[in-house]
Amino acid sequence: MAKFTPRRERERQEHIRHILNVAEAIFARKGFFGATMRQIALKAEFALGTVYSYFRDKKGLYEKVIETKVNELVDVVTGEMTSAPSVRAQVERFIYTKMTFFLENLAFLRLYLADVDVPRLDAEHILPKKLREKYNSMVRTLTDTIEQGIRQGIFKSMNPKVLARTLDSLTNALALSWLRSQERGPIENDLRIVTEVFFNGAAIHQKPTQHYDNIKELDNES
Amino acid sequence: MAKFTPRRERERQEHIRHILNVAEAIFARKGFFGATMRQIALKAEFALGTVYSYFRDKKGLYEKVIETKVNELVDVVTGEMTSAPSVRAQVERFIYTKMTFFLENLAFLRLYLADVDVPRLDAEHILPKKLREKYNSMVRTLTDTIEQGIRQGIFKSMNPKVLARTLDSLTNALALSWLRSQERGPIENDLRIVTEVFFNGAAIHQKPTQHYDNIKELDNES
Amino acid sequence: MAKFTPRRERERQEHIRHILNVAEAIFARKGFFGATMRQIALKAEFALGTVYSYFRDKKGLYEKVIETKVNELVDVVTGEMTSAPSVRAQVERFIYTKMTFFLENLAFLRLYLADVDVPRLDAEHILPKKLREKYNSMVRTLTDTIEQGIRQGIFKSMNPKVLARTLDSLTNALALSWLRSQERGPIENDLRIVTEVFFNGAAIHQKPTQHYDNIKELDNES
Amino acid sequence: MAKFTPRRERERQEHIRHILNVAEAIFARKGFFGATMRQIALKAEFALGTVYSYFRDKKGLYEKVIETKVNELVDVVTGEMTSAPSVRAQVERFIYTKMTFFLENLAFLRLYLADVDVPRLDAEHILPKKLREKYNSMVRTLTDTIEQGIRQGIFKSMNPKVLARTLDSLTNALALSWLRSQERGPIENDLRIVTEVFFNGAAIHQKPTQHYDNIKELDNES
DNA sequence: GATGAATGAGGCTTCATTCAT
DNA sequence: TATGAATGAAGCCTCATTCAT
Repeated sequence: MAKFTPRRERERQEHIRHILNVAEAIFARKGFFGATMRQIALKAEFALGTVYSYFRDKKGLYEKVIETKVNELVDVVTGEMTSAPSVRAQVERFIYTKMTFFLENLAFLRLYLADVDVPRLDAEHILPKKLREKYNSMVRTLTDTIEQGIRQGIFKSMNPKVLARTLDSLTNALALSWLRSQERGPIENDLRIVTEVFFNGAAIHQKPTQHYDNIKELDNES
Repeated sequence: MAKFTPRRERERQEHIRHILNVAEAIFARKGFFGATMRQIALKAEFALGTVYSYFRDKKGLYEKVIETKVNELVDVVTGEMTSAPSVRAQVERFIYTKMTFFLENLAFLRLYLADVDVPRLDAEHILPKKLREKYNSMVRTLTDTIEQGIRQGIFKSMNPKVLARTLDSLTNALALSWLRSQERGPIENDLRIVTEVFFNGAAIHQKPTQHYDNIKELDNES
Repeated sequence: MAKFTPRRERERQEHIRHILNVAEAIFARKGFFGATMRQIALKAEFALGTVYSYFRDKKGLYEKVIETKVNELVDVVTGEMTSAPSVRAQVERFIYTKMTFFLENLAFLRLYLADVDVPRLDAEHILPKKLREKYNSMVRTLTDTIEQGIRQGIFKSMNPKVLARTLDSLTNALALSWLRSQERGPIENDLRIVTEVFFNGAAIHQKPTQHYDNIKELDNES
Repeated sequence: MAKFTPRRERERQEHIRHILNVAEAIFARKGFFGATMRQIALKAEFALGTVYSYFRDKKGLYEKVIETKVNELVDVVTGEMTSAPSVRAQVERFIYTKMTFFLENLAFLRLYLADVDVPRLDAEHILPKKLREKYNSMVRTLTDTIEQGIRQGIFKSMNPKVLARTLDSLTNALALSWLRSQERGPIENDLRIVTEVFFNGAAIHQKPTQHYDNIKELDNES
């Protein structure tokens, strides 16, 4: 009935993007419950109802905020890894790209960690399966890389899934400490440490250890 | 009027403990905002007003829940470390004790990670300074241990604070992945891997690497 | 500018008629408050603004829906009565035509009963006086007929206004029961009953009764 | 834990009764959607939250308003009928008691007719089944009475269910016309007329009629 | 005239907290 | 001290209506 209006559609997309950005900042600052739809609407310079015309409800807006960024993160990280020449380079790119992305999206990082990483026990997982799968695809890519590395004799013969999860957690962990520390020194240092620890460990090299002896003794404590 | 203090006081402490336990479970399941004071009072089999006679308000109750557990965690971990014979054993005890505590307090873990680890940008940090300091004291103990290890030539000469933070975060992150994965296999494996990676890294040992060469090439990307 | 009036005007009338039909169905299904202008616009395949270009506002549209149908009802019933040869035939045509109309317009019937018949106590009578008068004109026609019947010795010497209202109510009442009962048997039966009861009553004929004796005794109850 | 507090319970019941009365008046005046919970709370001199502590939500309050009155109506009418000596007296009591109740509860009448009598097509029948059944029990009592009357040769051999429904609807419909007419003259007249019409009809007695002859002619019209 | 995005008033409901008993 | 009824602020969301294109 109406002609295909590319301008309308373009504006619509711009508005959505704009609201998402505003919402990201506010959600990150106040958390899901602390943020109010009115605040978001005001900051976005739209009427309350307008925000609702773009997003079904608060939860829908919130999910879209996370989803948009997670997709971005995963696409960037996966893309960079794919184009790396060697297993080692792929792993390094994973570390570097992921953490750089976090650093550039601290507001998102907060949301990501609060809600992607800390699932509620309840059924009502705020984040939809779809998103979780997207994220898992990134970890799977890393797993594949590590598996390849094991076959090439680069990595120790450990469970590649656990190893991938460990590296993923390690990068999350470091990003977390950025969040906590007011003073964020040059990121290069942290990157170097993660990489060094993951590849070579913190200890000075020495003969293989039986360092679990003493742990066994602790088994029977609360 | 103060005659009966001993019994009264004893009961009071029991009630507080009871409410804290109930509150922990509910907060963990529903989150701070999802939980209601009425639910907690009901489950604790006290009147609403009674809960308020023990805790100033919801936030106060919440903080006390976290504080109690964090104190416990820190005391247990620090205590175990202190009684360990060597630097290496101390670090291993840190890993083992902390993660065992988490595993035994999954409900708490959720709260801890959501609110201790992911601070809000806003002033209204839900957790009080006092608690943060308590927690930091544990990390400081680990820092001291690592520093000692560096002096003893056990650890590489890296910033001990960063290294400690890394290990602390790494254990947090690994605990997180437990939370996520439904199937929690024998924890021993994960512990072994974390320990192995932290000490010796994932890579098969070889000559010291200049593995940052290729990362430099990535510097100009988003 | 007025050149195209005929076609324009014709289209305009068609659109109005179309929207009225759609609105009738939706109002009947959801009630005045349950229906939304957007729903109506969507189902009518017009833009929201277009509906507003035809009707001042929601209330205006609603009134027009009712008005159109009530006018139709009154005109059909009155017309049929006028062309009937005798008082008795006129009354029978009233019953028959009105109830047939209802049966053929169940959606409207719902609206009619909900809002025409159940006026709000408040000033904000949804229906305008105009419409009420139109309806009353139908009842007045019936009153006249009955009055004539009384003069002709066909009807008992009762207040013709009350008698007319009673018959009008009786037909409404039966229509109501159609609305309630899922299974609507052959309408003929119901028509027969209304007619029979109105003319001859439910009782087997016998001598005039003093059946109010016992009712007098109930006068002093709540 | 607390002693069985009869006073609390008594107050509670009083408050509920009070709110129900206030709500009845406001719902009757403004309709379900026109009324607001705040209005009701204000008029009842309770805080908004207090109303919600007595009734789950608006719909719950509304239903309770109707339910309370319908129960009263049915109990009064059924009670009166039961104590009447003859079939005729029972029917007269039905008419008299029901209509007197309506007259004394005009506010309720409006609600009753709007929602009991005019069900929405949609699933979301506002009134619960329970209530509908209660009401039906009254109509069934009337049906039984009429059935008995038919066996005793007092009523014509018509379908007693239809006859009961007709009388029930007739009284509803007559009550409606009271609502409409500003001037409510002595109710006795209307009662007398309804009773007379129902029992004996409006027509002067004469031989049985074949008054459907002319209706047949109308069969082919819309 | 037709469109539908934008508006914002206003309703329902929840729940932390208080306080009289 | 324990109780839980009462309070009311505050948030989410809907939807009639307007108006620029």
